[in-house]
Parts: sequence; C-alpha cells; structure tokens
Amino acid sequence: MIQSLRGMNDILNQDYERYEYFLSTASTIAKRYGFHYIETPLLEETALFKRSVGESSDIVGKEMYQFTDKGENDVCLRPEGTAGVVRAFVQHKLDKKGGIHRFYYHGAMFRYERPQKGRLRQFHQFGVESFGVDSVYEDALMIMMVADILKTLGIGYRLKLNSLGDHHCMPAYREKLVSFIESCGDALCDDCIRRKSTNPIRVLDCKSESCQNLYVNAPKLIYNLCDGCQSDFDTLKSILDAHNIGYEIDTNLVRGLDYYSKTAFEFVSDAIGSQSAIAGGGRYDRLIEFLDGKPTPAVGFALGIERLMELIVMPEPIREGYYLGAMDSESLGDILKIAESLRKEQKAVVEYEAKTLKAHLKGADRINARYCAVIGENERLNGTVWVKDLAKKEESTFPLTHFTTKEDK
RNA sequence: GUGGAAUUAGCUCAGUUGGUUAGAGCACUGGUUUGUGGUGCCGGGGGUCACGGGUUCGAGCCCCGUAUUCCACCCCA
Repeated sequence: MIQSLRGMNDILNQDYERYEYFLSTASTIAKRYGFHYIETPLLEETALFKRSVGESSDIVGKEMYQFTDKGENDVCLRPEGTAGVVRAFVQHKLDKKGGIHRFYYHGAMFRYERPQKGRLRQFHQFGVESFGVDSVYEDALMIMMVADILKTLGIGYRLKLNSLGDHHCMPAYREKLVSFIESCGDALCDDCIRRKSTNPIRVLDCKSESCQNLYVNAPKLIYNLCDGCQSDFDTLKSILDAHNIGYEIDTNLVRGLDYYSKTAFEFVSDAIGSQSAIAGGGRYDRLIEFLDGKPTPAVGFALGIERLMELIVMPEPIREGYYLGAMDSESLGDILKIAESLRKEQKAVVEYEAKTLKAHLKGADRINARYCAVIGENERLNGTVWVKDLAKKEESTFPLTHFTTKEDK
C-alpha cells in the first residue's frame, strides 16, 4: 500500500467539515474588516524567502523544501505566506499606487520538520496582510480580528504581546544585549553561544532553565524603546484595554521570522500540547523595501488551521434535505425523478436498493436528513409519495406531481 | 536533526511464562411475523496482529531492520 508522505495528511469527512467551517468563519470576518482575498503560488524563487524570512532563521536555514527545477531555477515550496503576498504587492506595483491594501489568504505551507501533534510538513495557514497603514490602530485591528475569529469558533486563548522596536532603537539594544551575553561567558548553553552571533535576540526565549536564570538580569528591549515605539506600544495597550482584550506582556516573545519590528504578538492555547502557538503576527515596516518595493508600512498575522481544528467547537448539526428510497425496485425510476427535481434547491440522497420502510428510515436518520421520502406498493399504485419529517415526526402523503412539477419553476 | 514510547477489526483497546480456529465495546449489516428512525432483544460480516528479516518443533508475544504516529528537545502557526 502506498501511503502519504510523512507529515502530510489527507483532509476528509468530518475533518473537512471542520476545515470548511473554519474557512468560512475566518473569511467572513476578514471581509467584514475590509480585507480582500489574494492567492499566490505555492512555489516561489528561493531568494524570496532568504531575503524576507531571513537566512539566520531555522525556517530558511533547515526547513525548506528547496530544489532546482527543470529550467535550472532555485525554487522552494512556500514555508509561510507573507513573503509571497509582499512579492505580489510589489510585482503588481501597488506600492507605487499608494493607498491602503488589505489582503487575506489561506492555503498549504511546507516545512521539512520532524512531525508531531500540531506540527506537520504540509500544513495550512489563514493569514492577513495590511499595507500602507502606519497607525498602531491597524496593529490593534489585527489582534482584534484574531480575537474575533477565535471567539466565534469558541476557542479559548492567551495573548502574548511584545514590542521589538524599530531601526532607531533595535541596533542600540542589540549591542547592549550582545555585551550582556558576553558577560555571561561559558555559563550559557551551546545554542545560545551560537545565537549570540547569528541572532542574539533569540537567546531570550531559550528553553534552558540555567540560561533563563541568567537572563533575569538581561536588558529587556521593552525598557529600551525609543519614544516613537514606546508611545505606539502604550497606545496599543490602551486600545486593547478599551476593547476588553486581555494580554500579558512577554518580554521574551521573539518572532522567528526576521522581518518583524515593533508590535509582535502570539495567541497560545494550553489545550493542544507543546505546539501551542495558534496564531502569531506583528508589524514589518521594512520588508517591502527589502523586496525592492517603495517603503510601505505593513502589519499582518497568520493562524495555524490544523491547530485550531483541534479546538473548534462545532455548531450542532442540523437535519437537512431529503433521503429518498423505494420499497420495491419498480419505483426507483420515480424516485430518481423526484431527486433530480429536489436537487435544484436542496440536498437529495437516493438509496438504490429496495428495502423495508424501517431500513429506509434508519438510512435517512444516519445521513441526518430532514425528510425521508419513500415509494412503496401503496404509493406506486396511487401515484403518491410518502414523506416523513424526521425532526417533527410528522408524516404526510403527496402526489408524485407535487415534486416533479417544480421543474416548471 | 537528537532522545524515548507505541503500532492487534472501520474506531477505542484486551490478549496470561511463546502453545490449536486472535477477543470485547462502539460502528456496519440483517432479523425482531401486517409499511415507522435515532434508544430494547437476537444474529451476521469484517483481522497477511504496520512492513521485512531472524530465533524456535511452534511467534500477536522474543531479537534486528524499515515505515508511521505520539511525547520530549528543537522550532513555530
């Protein structure tokens, strides 16, 4: 038997119902906030991710599905969604057009990681990107949108918040931090010694207890922000307070993609195991110019659909549509005609086998049909159809033409 | 990429120190005497015990390898 590749799953039946329910909920909300759908290719030039996500990140450094195609192009399957949307934004010259552009997207992302619960090699994200809005109110909008989606889906969460500073305060802070790290000497773990040169900010969320004990006294970026960043961060907090969105400041929250600046946030769930981040995002004002566009402020987030699917509280299933069956095979022709007519407006499922009434009712119940319509010997002789409303437990008999004449509509 | 655990029916799991035709619950299917479901009662189908080797008179059980899943690390959504 050939099976799917490691960490790559099929989505079917009830799983797909959840998937579809999530998508329609999230898309509806995104549209209400003024966002438009954008679809970008799954395959992009490798350079796009190297320049945006950053070569020092694990995503680009060791997790990309990268290969050379038949035209000798260095390409890879997208590991995240933002880079492609920014590429499209610049390629279609929307940066030069100016104004505000808001997009949402969803689809498969690929990372070559060791799979576990909540971590797949092919997984799905829903994300939004907003271009051209400098105001921190747009950062707040992002967080409110995620909160809105999660609340609608019945999902509990904790919101972690941090500010990563900008090109005014970050470089100075980085130097301060590096000299602090150097002062710790050999007491640090091997990972942190490596991070010191590649991406020093990352030492702050090191999982090692001994490192964390040392970092208690490390300089925190949050206390070293420049005036602009500080005032934006304060405004953001007051907006969230005004909208009753709870948050905790996490000075160690460092997003894994290099393009973030200023606002960074992460929604986590305690109910799905160690892969607990269900959504993350932040501001990335410099990324558009890194990708050869005109400098444009931008902010966005992405949600992990598979992780959310574990947590979604589905609405009660409702009975809908018709189940149709015959008690003797001679009536099947009429049954098919009724089904064809009904399907112009609603769901109609036909059982081809002649069965007892009891068996048909069981079948109708199993597929959660609202109505069970059956033609037996009596109905065939009278030219009628017997229909039972499975929810109201009421039954009635209609002439065949009651259904088939609807074709005139 | 590192370490650990698991894999028996469609699903969740039993299976004694290695010993005949591998079990249960749920699900599926049929019956329950005139044509009434979701919830009674009785029956039925369904397993190369993950895959490939090895040890043994004999392997679901012991050993080795492979695959997958899960847990921790790592990373992130």
